[in-house]
Amino acid sequence: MARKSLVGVVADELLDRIISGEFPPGSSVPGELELSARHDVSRMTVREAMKTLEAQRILSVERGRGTFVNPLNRWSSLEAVLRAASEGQNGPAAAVQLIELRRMLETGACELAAQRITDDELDGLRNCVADMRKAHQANNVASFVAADLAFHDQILHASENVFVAVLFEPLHRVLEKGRTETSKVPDIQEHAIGHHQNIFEALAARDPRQARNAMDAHMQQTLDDLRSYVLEA
Amino acid sequence: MARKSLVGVVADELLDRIISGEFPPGSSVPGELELSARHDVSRMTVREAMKTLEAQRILSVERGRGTFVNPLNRWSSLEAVLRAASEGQNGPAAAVQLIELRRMLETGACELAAQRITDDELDGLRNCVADMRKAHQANNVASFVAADLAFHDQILHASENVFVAVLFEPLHRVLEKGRTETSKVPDIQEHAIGHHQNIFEALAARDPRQARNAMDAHMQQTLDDLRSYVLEA
DNA sequence: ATTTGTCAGATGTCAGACATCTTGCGTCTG
DNA sequence: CAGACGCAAGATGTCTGACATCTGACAAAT
Repeated sequence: MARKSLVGVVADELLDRIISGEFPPGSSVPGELELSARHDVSRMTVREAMKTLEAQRILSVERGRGTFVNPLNRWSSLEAVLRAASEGQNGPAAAVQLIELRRMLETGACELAAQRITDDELDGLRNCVADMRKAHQANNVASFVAADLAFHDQILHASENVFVAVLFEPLHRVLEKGRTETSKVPDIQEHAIGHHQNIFEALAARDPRQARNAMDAHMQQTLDDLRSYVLEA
Repeated sequence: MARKSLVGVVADELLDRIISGEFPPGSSVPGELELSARHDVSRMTVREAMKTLEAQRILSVERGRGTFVNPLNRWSSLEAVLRAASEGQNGPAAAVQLIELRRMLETGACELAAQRITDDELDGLRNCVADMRKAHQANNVASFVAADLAFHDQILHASENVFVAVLFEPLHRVLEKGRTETSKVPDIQEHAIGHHQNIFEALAARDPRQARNAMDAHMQQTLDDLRSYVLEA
């Protein structure tokens, strides 16, 4: 499944070589002709692969001079930075930093949502929590995770901030797997239900500070869960 | 200066047409041949322009079917989303949302930095505040803004979180102009110096909560400044 | 009615060519 | 000898035309 196009393959391999340190930031990557020979593709294919990396600000192309690797803090692709940061022994550290980032965005969005949430959205949240309870009693992990994600999505939407949603989207994909893992434990499910209930009540009261604190507690517990899993693995 | 390449022009124009609503999310954009005729460029140029938009998850290309516009919340380019959100009457609202986002990231980073900042980095912050004072007395707006930005950059770096830095970088560029405007007012400069001094002291005390509150107050003031400017304009 | 063949249209890839920009090196001049 | 000039090598930018492959729909055969 998902046979990748050649340009995708070339882009991935080149990014791998960059991340592995073969082409450190500031240095130049091989010319288009050399790369097309190495990967046995045409120059156009190499160019299109380069364009995708350039669009993510991983490469800077300078006409007549060559193509250069940007410093990591200029990259605009969370996924690429994640791949780079997860190299070697930094995997766990990167995971923790991701949770930290998620915590900033979710607590902030929750605080905003408390001031802007509509009654309809509150109803939606109430249903999400109810679904989580049902799924918990029915021992249905998939439904539980779905309701969990829907809850957070609803809050994100209620924050009425497009940019937060945009920044959060890539995180969503990355964190999805880990979430399904931790949610398998019944105890963690119960804790999560309690936290979500608290968040809901704070939002229903339209109290920004309380909403923020409730979400913060939830994030803190998620971080603790992750630490436990990383330690035991 | 900065004569853009053809593919940049084509990509910009196509993005403009998307943002203007000519191609709403879910719909398809014209085929490569049609676009190459419209813009009077070759098909390869159109393809490379498409590739840049695809890399930013603005477009989804499906072989044999066509190229489709993704919903706005899937876009991974803050700048593109900003352009889309600023259309029509939404300019001020988008600006406020940007500040809200910045607030989340900066307060979060500041809280983290309080736990991790080194003595050297504290010295750097002290120097930044001193530079702001000097620039204020010398009435040098450019130096003032530079020291201001350096201060925030230092905190971002001290947070030791790569992802926050990555997400913040595009914000940096967007907010730079507005910052130079508000910093022209002497009163605002004085307020800013006070806030930065408070932030520095909280970080020096390595007190996360206090650091967060200090940065939050600073962000709140920035938001108020912006509102005043938007109202009077 | 279901299957199969075919075709139009879209994207994917290739090859070769020419244009333009940057840089360094050699040469010509003062 | 120093500086200006010019030229060629190497890199990216663009164009042209062609062929390959995938998708979806319609028509023909079973």
